[in-house]
Amino acid sequence: MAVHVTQTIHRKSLHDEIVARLRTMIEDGTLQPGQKVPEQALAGQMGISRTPLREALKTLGAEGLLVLRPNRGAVVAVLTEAEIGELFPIIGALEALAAELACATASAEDIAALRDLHETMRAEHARGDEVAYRRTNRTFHARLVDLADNGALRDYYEQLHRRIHAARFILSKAPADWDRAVAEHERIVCALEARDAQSAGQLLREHLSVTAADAMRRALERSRAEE
Amino acid sequence: MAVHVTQTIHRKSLHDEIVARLRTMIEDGTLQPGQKVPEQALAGQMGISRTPLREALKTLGAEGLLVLRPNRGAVVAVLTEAEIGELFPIIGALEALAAELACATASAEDIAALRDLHETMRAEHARGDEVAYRRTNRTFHARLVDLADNGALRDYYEQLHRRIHAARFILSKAPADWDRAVAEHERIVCALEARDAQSAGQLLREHLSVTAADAMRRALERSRAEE
DNA sequence: CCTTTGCATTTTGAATACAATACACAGTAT
DNA sequence: ATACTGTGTATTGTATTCAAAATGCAAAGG
Repeated sequence: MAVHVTQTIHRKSLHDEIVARLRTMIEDGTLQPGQKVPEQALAGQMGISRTPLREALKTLGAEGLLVLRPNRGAVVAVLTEAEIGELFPIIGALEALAAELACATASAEDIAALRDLHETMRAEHARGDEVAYRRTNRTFHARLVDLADNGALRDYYEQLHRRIHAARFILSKAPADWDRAVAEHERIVCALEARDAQSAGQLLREHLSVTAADAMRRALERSRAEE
Repeated sequence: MAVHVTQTIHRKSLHDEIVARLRTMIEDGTLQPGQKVPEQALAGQMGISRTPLREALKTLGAEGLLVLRPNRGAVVAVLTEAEIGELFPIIGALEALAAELACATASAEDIAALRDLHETMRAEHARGDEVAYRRTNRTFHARLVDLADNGALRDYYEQLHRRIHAARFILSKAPADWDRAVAEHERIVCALEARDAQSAGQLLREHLSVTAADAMRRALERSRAEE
């Protein structure tokens, strides 16, 4: 008699566990850009030996979150302004592609859900709740990428997002920039509703390009202010 | 008196060495898609211990060239038709972006050099030398990406190219497809010469999309023929 | 006082040793 | 015969050990 088990036991491998934990530490700022990643200390804190930790460091290095300097240890990647300027167009191209694909693959309900998120953001914008807006905005863009139904695209998008986020380049918006972003979202959602892939892609490219320019300008102002 | 050394000694780290070597083995087919990567045997052949080899495997895993199955060893990634269908649009979007950027950054000489490559390909096409054409074609596209002057873009492009190449999805072209590819290259070069970023991007997207469709069709025919 | 050099210490890199898991195959029962 | 189970073997995963390189610091020299 065959016995059916409802749930398979899945022990997450230690490697994946360590990788996830290090990613989190970088994402939440426990490990700051430029900071050294001491192998012995970290392995000790995690209760593991250096071997699996080092393997995880290689993975994070390949993802661009760490810089592995031979014989000199790993460091949380520091992105120069130039490198940020390289990454933004790439993530823009990927999101544009996602929008184009989504026009073909997304269901009406999916797009409606995206509009809901947009309306939520509009409300958050209206009441000036930037923290909530940023969270919803991230969900909005992540959802859009999901709608493309392309796993590889999703992987690369998330990887890039983590790199940019780790560099602390997700900044508060100036009021005018914020207004414009909301207006652009409106047009993006409209293009998706119209299944206009060409426009959706173009709008996303422009939206990301503008967002990048705003972020770079704000970063510049911030660094000026520090002097 | 300060002594100036013309060239810094750089011993490539063992890790990088192993990674490069494994990449080559996958690229040239020494390691075939689906094949298992036995740690002990490989480490022995390379004259190293399993530790640095395993670290290299993690890197290749993060790049998508290997699939690391916990407790069950690494396998050279096998791309299903669906996964190939996911990767082609991504590489297309990246090349399109490269073309757009190149319109702004490339010098006239750079573009002229690209046209030379195109003319070379045209000659190779005329005399039916497919091997030479494929090699020049790869150079052409790689050069185009270089012209964008965006290091991160090049890294991601090369990574994707390696994944597709490793899956043995660079196929011989049908005559009609080949004719069309040459014609598309002509238009791409013209758009670059005219510094028409919008057109160049669009042409690249279409070119890659068509190339992908051709490749998928040829692969289907090939698998049919095997039965 | 600043730079350079030598040495002790720390940290990283690689090999080895050990443990845990998966695999192959033979034996057994149905 | 087939499917299950148990056992030995091979392979992967992790810890430990040893070697090599980098770092910090103090002493020597300009």
